[in-house]
Amino acid sequence: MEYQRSESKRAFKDQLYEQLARIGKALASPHRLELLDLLAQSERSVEELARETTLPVATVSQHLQILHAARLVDVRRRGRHRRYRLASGEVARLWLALRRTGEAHLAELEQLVTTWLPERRHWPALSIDAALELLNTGRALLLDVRPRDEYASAHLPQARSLPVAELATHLSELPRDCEIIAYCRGPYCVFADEAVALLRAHGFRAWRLEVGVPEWQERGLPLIEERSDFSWQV
Amino acid sequence: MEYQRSESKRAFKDQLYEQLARIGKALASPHRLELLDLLAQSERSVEELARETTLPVATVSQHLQILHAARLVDVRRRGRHRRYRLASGEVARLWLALRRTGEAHLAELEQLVTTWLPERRHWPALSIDAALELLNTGRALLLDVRPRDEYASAHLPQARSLPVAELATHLSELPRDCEIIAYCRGPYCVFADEAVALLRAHGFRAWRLEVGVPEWQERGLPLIEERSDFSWQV
DNA sequence: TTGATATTCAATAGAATAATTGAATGATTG
DNA sequence: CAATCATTCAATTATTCTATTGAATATCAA
Repeated sequence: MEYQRSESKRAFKDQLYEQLARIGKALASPHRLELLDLLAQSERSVEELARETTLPVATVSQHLQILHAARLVDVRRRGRHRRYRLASGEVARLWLALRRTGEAHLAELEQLVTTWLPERRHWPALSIDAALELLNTGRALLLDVRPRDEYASAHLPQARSLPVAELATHLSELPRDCEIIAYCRGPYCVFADEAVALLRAHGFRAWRLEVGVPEWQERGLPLIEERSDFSWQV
Repeated sequence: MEYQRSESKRAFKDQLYEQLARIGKALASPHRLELLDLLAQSERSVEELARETTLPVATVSQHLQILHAARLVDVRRRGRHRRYRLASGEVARLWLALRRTGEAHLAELEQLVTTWLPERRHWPALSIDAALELLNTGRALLLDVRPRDEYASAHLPQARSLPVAELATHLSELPRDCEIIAYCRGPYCVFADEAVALLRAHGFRAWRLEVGVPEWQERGLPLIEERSDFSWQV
């Protein structure tokens, strides 16, 4: 009877970990992680995801279905597109936890950054707290240098949208009497690096914020979010 | 040149996500998740893990090496055993984030609990806050009903060790004039359920704490931890 | 040294996963 | 209703992952 009981405990555990492994398996492909990373910025159509990842549309579709089967993403129709998004903030937290675990333990990650983004040595990135200090005392302007639709989906409270691609043509509108803080998708996105490089080349006092929208939200700080009720209409 | 630049960006991203996928792949097996779950309680030898998971030792060893290659676990020799443990609290947070994502989105998980642990309907589990309230006002006794070595590795500040297997023979030592709160490995562990059932059958006022040590620690609350400097000696 | 013990290694077969291609579906627009 | 477009499906192949077995290695104790 004690034996029977532990037999059935085993069956319970087997089923429990098998269910949780559905999520683990969904995280087991670099392409799917890239998709999650993009979706953490804003919802997107299959086509948009294919363009950004340089993968065939059919491949992206299949990966999205795997993510959907693990309930990590949601789909909705809009027009003739299907728009995928993270199932919840819980999924964003999972992705951030995975990334942080990598940062903590995979030396190769650090190596990648020093190899590919060597200019980061020059100027330190601002932490959330440092940025808030500057912003709350009016000593800095905050720029969201991501594409406009990501800004529309969700952005930091005091941010102005100025995609890095348009930055060069709008330099004259920027102030020279305060700091300029640029943020993008997060620590592995280069938009803010490029923005800071360009701004500094033109004599501005520019800094990169080390985080993006998902990390900001995870900290419990407020965001300006698109009314998704509206965005799903049409 | 713009083309070249985006080509090299792609190479960077490919390498980035490939590195992070090392961690995702490590999470892609139910057995490895069970190993992480056990290691979140306390370090263990290969043999102990094999016994608890009812897997062949060689299989456990191989899974541990996969976890080690992804830097999720550490090994050290002690005597003629090798003791594995989580690489850091970051890994515990990752595991908890994965589990929570499952709880949020996998209906099958909830179904499993109602099927296998139907007695949970009878009495609600205590939240951390509810338990702290009772404990700080001296109205409850806290029991750690896990095996003794897990208690030794780390336990909640006010807890007394009384493994569920020994509970029946120590009933006379327990107070009848206050609440008794039992905790175990966490929400999917049955030790506390069994303890509460036994205690209630004998007229005690017993409750299950809904969390275990990893969740307690994640909340930033203090633990009593074994001096690992000592434990590695010998 | 020898023997016992804990763990890892190596080889294998079977299962699951991934990418690719082209065709099919299904909704929207004209 | 036909044409268009976004997405999915189906079938294939190549690859990777998993579990199992028995042998090998390394450490400790006698």
